[in-house]
Amino acid sequence: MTPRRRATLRDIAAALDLSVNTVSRALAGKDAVSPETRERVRAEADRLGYVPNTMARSLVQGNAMTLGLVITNPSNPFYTRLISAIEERGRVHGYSLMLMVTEDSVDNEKRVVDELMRWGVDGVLAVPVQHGIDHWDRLRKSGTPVVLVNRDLPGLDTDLVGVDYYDSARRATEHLVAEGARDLYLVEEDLDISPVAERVRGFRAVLDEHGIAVRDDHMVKVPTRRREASSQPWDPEDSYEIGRELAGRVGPGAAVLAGNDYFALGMYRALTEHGLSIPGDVLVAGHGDHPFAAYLAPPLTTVRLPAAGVGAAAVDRLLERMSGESGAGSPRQTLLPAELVVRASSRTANGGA
Amino acid sequence: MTPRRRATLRDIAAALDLSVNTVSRALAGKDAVSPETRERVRAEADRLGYVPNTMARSLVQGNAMTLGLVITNPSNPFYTRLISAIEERGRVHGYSLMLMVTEDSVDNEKRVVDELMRWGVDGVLAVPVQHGIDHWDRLRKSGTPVVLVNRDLPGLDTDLVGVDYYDSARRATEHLVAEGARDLYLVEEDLDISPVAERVRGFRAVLDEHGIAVRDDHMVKVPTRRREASSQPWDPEDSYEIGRELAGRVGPGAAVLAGNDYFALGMYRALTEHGLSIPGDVLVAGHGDHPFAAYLAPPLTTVRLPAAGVGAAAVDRLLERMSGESGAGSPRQTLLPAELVVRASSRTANGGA
DNA sequence: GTGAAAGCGCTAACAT
DNA sequence: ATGTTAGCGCTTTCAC
Repeated sequence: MTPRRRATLRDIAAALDLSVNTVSRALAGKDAVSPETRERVRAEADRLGYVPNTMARSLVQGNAMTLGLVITNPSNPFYTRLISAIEERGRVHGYSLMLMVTEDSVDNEKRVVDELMRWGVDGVLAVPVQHGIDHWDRLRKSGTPVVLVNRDLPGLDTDLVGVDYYDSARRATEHLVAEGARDLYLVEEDLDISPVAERVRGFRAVLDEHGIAVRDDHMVKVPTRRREASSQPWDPEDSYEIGRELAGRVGPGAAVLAGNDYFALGMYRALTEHGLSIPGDVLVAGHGDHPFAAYLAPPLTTVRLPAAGVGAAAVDRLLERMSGESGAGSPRQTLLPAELVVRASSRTANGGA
Repeated sequence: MTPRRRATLRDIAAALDLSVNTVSRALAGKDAVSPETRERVRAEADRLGYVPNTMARSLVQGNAMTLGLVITNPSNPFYTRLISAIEERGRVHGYSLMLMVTEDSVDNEKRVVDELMRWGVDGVLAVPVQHGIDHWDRLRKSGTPVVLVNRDLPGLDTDLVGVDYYDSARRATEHLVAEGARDLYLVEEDLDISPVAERVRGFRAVLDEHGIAVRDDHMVKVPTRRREASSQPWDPEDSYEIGRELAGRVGPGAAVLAGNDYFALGMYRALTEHGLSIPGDVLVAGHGDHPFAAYLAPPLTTVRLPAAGVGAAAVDRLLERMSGESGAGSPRQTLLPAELVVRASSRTANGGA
């Protein structure tokens, strides 16, 4: 509670009748200090409860030792794991994390990018909102490396570390087809972002290869209506409503692949309420392997996303860029593979391998 | 990509043949500047892409305009919503958020508190790891206000904003008893933290009042074994194992109250696998109202936690302390009420109100 | 081995 | 209305 002023190098110097400079070097562990002096300085620093002032140091050294993380929605379990991984990896390298949340609003994003610039963070990791390039461009032009995470931002010429959603959708779709599905639906959030686009591409590709028709109504878009800010990543309710409508028209060999497990969850209820059984009448698979997926009845087949891997790789890439080693290199895209976890919701008796 | 040096006040001043000071005042919108000068300065600042250096400003003004948030595990959906709420509320007041993750390790906590001190953040919000007071004490003695969030830390003389878990457990337990439960189990994580303790207290109180015996085996502790860091808040698997054992010994009028919905989820499987029906044979209720709760079969009765409210209230309390208005006041505890959401998992035909 | 001086970019006094 | 000086706390020359 004692609101006493923070001790500074000068306080220590004064107490010991040394120069500020010597104290600084002693504490920094530099060589040009006699062992005795160093000890005295250390002792006095302890006594005074000295804590170095990072901002002062950063100001003179010109680096903030801070990374900015711009994220759309920390309620999304995937991002949640990303945050942890990034925080951890950053800390290992001595970097603090400044967290900025955009709620998928470009206005917010502009604001937070600006703030990051003012702080002079050394690098930025970002899950970008879909539209709006200028502020990112400014940030990069100011000399701050930026690594995009999970979502691409066409038009911004920079690195990306994400998940190979094209492949994940392919694998899930292949699996469903192998289990006998012939009437397949892809349920995705109605957002124009790269993960969705990639999954759509993968889904279609597999069906094309198998000569299975893809009608427009096979591509189900769940309208995004963000409610109470960030309280939930996706609402099963939204896909539930879509699902009720869908339940009425699915044919034999029906299967639903959802872009996230919450949508799959909404489907569960819609389908079962309509008297359809999973996987008896409809196969269901999701994305994300959210904690509840394995514990649903039936357990949900889903794609496990390499969140920790993406986080770590993104930090590593950023640090590379910051160190300038590969600073000159052209932007690289790194897509980590996801893993299909097959559970009861997509297994038929007659099915697959 | 141009790694050109960031423009400073001095650059603007030089270009316009003004003093740095005038430029500073012009940009700050202070009165003592002629309108023309202000315009010229603004234009030049724009042209140069000037961005103020927050660290330099903070250094001279002595405030960082930054809040520290120390959290145990960002995967916990409750904390997730807390982060959003805190970030948002902080931003409204012009504060950036520095996020620190402890993974419930005291060692990590000491490290991050130290780092927060070095940054000289203006205030700290913290979900504390249970043991270890000294580093918090140092932080507060250094003049940084600290507000505990969700978990209390006995021995640390500071504010707390949290959830009234005593009351939430009481309400849930009352409800179960009203529905006819007579053999009640409380399933909690085996951690010595205040939320658990409070729920235990509430649970016992109600049973005592109803003259229902509470044997030791009614208090079920789920061993905490953190796996892959932060990938999950709690693992249904853990309570599943406990549940299998429990399923064998529940009597008539059995009910399970879980400290979180993930544990309830594990119970669902354990009980149904054992041939018990929910709510026919066993009533189940959870805590958290996690997104999946309403979509389970049967939908899970649970306690909805006021995460956004806690976050906002915590920031407000912190700002109060920072402004020193009530700085002198003694620590206050604010516990927000939670809301019981009754769903099918706890409703019997013969039951309740 | 130690100290004096300068400066990071900015704002706050105090001139003028 | 504008400029000068000083200083936030620290590190980096460069003397001694």
